[in-house]
Amino acid sequence: MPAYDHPDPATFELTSVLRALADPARLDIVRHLGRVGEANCATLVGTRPKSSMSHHFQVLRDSGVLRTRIEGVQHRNSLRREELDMRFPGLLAAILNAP
Amino acid sequence: MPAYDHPDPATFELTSVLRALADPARLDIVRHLGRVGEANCATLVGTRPKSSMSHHFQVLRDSGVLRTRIEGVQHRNSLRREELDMRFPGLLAAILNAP
DNA sequence: TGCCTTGTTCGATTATTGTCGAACATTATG
DNA sequence: CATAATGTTCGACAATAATCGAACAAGGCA
Repeated sequence: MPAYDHPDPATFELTSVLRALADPARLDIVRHLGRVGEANCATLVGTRPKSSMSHHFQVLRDSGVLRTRIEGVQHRNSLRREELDMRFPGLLAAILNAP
Repeated sequence: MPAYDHPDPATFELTSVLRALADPARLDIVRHLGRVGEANCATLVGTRPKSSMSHHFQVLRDSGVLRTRIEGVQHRNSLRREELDMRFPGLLAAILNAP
């Protein structure tokens, strides 16, 4: 599989990022990644079907929140911390620290 | 026009706040209020109809982002800065500073 | 090769949200 | 009281987004 397309930080859109974060399932993903650093999809799939999760990962990826690195058969996801913070300083920290 | 109900900061929900902010029209409202402090609805209505704006104000109010004070026939809106910052430190600042 | 694992894509359905006109309520003000 | 100004509410419709099973693709391994 070809690698994913990840948007350039200069093109991150605030509304897209906020929409991506404004969903419970995706917020769970983001917070989990905030704790563990990197995780493949299977690790993050809870009770929801894979196809739903795949969709959520795509939304997060397309908005710039996370990056997906392919290693063998696994897709490893991690937050794009530096890039997000460059474009929207303090935003991700506020999300990760929120109750 | 009984006064509006404004949620208690302890009950603010992150996903609700993010959903409220994740809309272009509402983001415009929030940023405008960030600059001018307080404004009534008419001041903030651009090209959109009043009924649409009224809806957006309600979403922002219900999530805790802004408060509406009634003065005569006008409804004056302002950000709930301190309360938001108490519950989600840095979040509003990140939004207002974002490009 | 055959099979298992990991995850995507497709398509259909459902659910949630946004949009906006029309009618209404309230507060001035002439 | 009649009228204007400011917003809300209602209802219908449109647009957007989430859900999820089934079929598919690719890599790793026996």
